[in-house]
Amino acid sequence: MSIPADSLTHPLLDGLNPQQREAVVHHGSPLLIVAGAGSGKTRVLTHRIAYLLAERDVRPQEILAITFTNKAAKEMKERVDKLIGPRSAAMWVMTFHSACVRILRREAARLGFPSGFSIYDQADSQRLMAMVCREMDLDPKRYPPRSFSAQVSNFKNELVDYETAADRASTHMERTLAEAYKNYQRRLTEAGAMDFDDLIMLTVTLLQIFPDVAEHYRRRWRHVMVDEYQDTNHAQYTLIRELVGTPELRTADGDLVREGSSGIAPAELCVVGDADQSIYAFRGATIRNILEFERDYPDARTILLEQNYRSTQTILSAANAVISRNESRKPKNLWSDQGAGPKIVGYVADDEHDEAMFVAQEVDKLADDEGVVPGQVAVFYRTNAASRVFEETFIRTGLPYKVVGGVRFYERKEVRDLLAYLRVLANPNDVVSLRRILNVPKRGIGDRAEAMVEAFAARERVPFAEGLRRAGEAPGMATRSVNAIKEFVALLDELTLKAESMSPSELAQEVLVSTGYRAELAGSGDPQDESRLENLDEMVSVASEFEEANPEGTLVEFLEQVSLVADADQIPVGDGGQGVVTLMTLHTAKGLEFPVVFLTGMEDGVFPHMRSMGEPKELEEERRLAYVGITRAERRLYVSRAAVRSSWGSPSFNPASRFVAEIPSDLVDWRSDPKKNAWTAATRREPSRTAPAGRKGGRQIPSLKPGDRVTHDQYGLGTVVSCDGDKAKVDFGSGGEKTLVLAYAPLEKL
DNA sequence: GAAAAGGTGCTTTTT
DNA sequence: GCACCTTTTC
Repeated sequence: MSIPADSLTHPLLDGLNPQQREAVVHHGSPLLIVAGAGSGKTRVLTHRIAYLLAERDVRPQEILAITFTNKAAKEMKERVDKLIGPRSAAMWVMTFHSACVRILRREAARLGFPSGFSIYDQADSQRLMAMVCREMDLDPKRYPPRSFSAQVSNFKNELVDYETAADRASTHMERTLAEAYKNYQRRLTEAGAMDFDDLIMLTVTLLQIFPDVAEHYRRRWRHVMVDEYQDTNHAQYTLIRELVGTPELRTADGDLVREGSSGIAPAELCVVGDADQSIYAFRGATIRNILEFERDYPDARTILLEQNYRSTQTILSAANAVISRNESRKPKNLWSDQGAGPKIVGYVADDEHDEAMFVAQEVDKLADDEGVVPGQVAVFYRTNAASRVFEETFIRTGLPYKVVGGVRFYERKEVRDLLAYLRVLANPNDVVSLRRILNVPKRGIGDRAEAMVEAFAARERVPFAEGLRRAGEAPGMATRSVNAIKEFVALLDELTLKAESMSPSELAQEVLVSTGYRAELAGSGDPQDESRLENLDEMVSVASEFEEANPEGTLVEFLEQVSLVADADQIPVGDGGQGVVTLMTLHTAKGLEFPVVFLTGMEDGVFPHMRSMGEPKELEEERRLAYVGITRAERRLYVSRAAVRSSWGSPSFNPASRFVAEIPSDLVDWRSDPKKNAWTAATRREPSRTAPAGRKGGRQIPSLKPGDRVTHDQYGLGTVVSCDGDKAKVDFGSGGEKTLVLAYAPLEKL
């Protein structure tokens, strides 16, 4: 744009700063918006969409906007509608996974999948991998299915197929992994299922092998936007490239370096992100996507949003000080014009109960002194397990609260059981779901019978479902088992018949009745079963709501929504009322903001987590997590820690978190007893930069006996096998068995 | 085949 | 300390 951005006037640009305006009206070259925390990046994206529709004659169906969560997508659509009237219906504003499923359902046949394929989440994938490992006769201790499942997920995020994985394998472990990957993939195909990583990877494959498909979507979407770009993985990055298309590339002499994408000029791409808020590297996100955007798209334009509209200068200064300790980072200079505000309050508690009590009392005090209502307060912690003490304390003191995250609705056993029935009815080949419900509720088909059917099916080279139908032919099967299986098959057939004429909610209800699941729970006196029953009713009403929203909706579509749209609505919104205190992990807190924030468990070993302290890269991610936590606060920030914390049953004395030490001390008002401070001063020595906690100064030589559990700086957790005077033999599991000299080994008894 | 006892291992997580 | 998986026992 040649017009200075601050001279632009348009109702949609009102209230935006010059950088934001420029980002909204920019067109042509790919655009990278580097936005600090609280700088209104989502607002820019929303206004940009509205501006495209209102001023640049873009049709809604030409827009594809990718968000990180469904909730963000929903909000973005609503805001666009609010700005320029209802246009969002034809617009694709959704997550990567939703977009891919919609493309794949249409094109599934080209990849050899039925369009009604099942979608496997992480738990399903792990179950399938467990079946594969058992089939391969792998020792679950040496080759844990969970770890294999995670590693296969990594491969897929990197777009590495099993053949490539096999080619690259050099160790026995890697070859076994590649073999398991191959078998896993075969069984997924047999089950007519895709896992979450497949949804992305197979869409990329689809676009790469079928140029006509790629061109179709490139013609459709002329504007592609991605929010939270720092959290994209390699597969998602490639997907965006394929969808946008690449221009022809020539050297200065005019020699062709790379051909352009077929048929059509690349779409306009606009991505938004903050490398400092990348906290998902552990599941494959790579910051490189955002750091090297300009290299990936040479004519890209970058706009920095540095003004923060959320927090006070005190909070921002603290955040800046902490994040600046990270190396390999492009400096940003976040500023706020909201004034210094109150100081950060620090508190050193005796133990975790005292810490929770402090939070509860402080919330009360804030209510009295400043009229803060519980709904304005959030308590963050590093791990889900930490929520318990707060819950107990808040219940005791009568402070209303809500825990966000933890065990989610769709992860509950009974809900998954019901969904498994529906999935089998929608896709009879779905072997993971089928085996899940085989003996649920108990109907006398045990592990033995299941294993026999599996072996029989494998020998006859037929799917498990067919093996089940022909169970009578399986050698050595007890008559009782055969009869039980026959009954089960008959039940499924009956339900399949009914499924044709029933809506999803009716079918769910029917499953609960005819399987006896409802009767079993209702008949039990266990109060837990009562709440299970409630959850199942809730599930039925979820199906009813789906039908209301989609009168033509099929069972497959319902199941798809359930898999893709997890219950993200549980995050309480600021209703004018009192609200409740929000408890959540730091990860869940991303993207949210609260007037008052408590960062708890600020201890080396807790946060940063023990397992991240050895690896500088992981430590940097923890620091970004701290940055995310600090920048959630609008007015008041509390940092607290416990001098003693009982973890896993035994007490541990953790030194102060290095992140707290990184906050300039003049910003913090320590609010602990002086005598407690004196006690803690000894432990608050600056922790060494590289070594984990507990190794400073007078470390004691641990006295060990066989069976003791220990942790080693390099090898991690281990078990003492034998002791010999000043030496000990320790088994570190996958790390092998090591003989260590106790006086020197960086070993700690647990 | 199912209940009870025993053992183990233990970030973060959306889709 | 607890949840989850495996082994043992009935």
